[in-house]
Amino acid sequence: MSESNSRLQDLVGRLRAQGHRLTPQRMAVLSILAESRAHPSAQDIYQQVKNDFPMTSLATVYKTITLLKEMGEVLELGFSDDSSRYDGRQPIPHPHLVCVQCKTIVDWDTDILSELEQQIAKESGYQVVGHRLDLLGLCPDCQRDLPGGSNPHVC
Amino acid sequence: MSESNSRLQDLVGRLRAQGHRLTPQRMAVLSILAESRAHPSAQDIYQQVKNDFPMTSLATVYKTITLLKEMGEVLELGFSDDSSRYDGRQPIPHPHLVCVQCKTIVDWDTDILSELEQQIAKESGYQVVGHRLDLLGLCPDCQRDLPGGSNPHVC
DNA sequence: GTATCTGCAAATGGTTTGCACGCTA
DNA sequence: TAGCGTGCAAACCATTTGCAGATAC
Repeated sequence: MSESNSRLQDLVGRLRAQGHRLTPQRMAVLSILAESRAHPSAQDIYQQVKNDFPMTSLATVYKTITLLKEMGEVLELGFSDDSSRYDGRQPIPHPHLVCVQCKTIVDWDTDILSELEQQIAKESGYQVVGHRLDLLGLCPDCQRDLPGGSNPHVC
Repeated sequence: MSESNSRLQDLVGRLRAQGHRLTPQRMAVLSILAESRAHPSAQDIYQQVKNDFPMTSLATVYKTITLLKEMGEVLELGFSDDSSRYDGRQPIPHPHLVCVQCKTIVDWDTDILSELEQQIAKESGYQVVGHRLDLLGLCPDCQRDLPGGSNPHVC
């Protein structure tokens, strides 16, 4: 909580430093992005913000997310067949476990990727500036809910 | 060439085995997917197909791609800010080097991912069924074209 | 001969944009 | 009070879908 709170203060400070205004709607979006571990979609954020500020529009949510993306303070996880999900807690590339059933996304911490990134950069001649690693599968809950020997696959 | 050709024969055989018909349009799409290393978009495929069959429609290209995706014979690389790109040569997950400048995509072969996948599956309790790894960066050509000490980043 | 495939055009759905008004700094 | 931010509605655009006619088998 204090960790998330400091992330919120961090975001607020960076916006201020660039001369951006802090409206109630913007603050609400910021705090959700700073605190949520659920990798919410724009719709998710919109629904939550409306609890406190019923007049908020989806367009404003998108505009705030776009601003933070441009500042490099939010990581966008885009999916071609679904809406994008956002990570405002750790805007640095890291692996995600994505449940193909319930669409839950959880972070996975490992440092092996930075090694791999450097190795591939050296061997390939690319100037690597980032990466994206998703592991697709069934989360423990969804494994439990599905019939015993089922054979799930990504569609 | 013979390698690509056998992949084409492979695809043709699998479609036949499932009772699907082989129209000229479908054959044209199949051969592009079987042969191209460029990870073409639907539009790319459409443009190429039109060279041989000017009457072909984009909808048909999409329908053929969708069919092959459902059969697990084509890997879709979706990007939230751009059209999807397709890999019909190696429909098994493998890392891709994506140039953020010219949008070129090249395959990268390594077996470290299957190890990592298994390790994370064990530690997380997820039943991992696949993965996606993109390395984002500047390809050698684009590094050359850009001003010396530039500081590129993903937008 | 007939079920599948095609082309066209319209629908879809997440995201973006234009504009007039409102509110932060 | 000067602009930036907001809400609304329309625009965007890749992809999907419905349907009538064409065609592979």
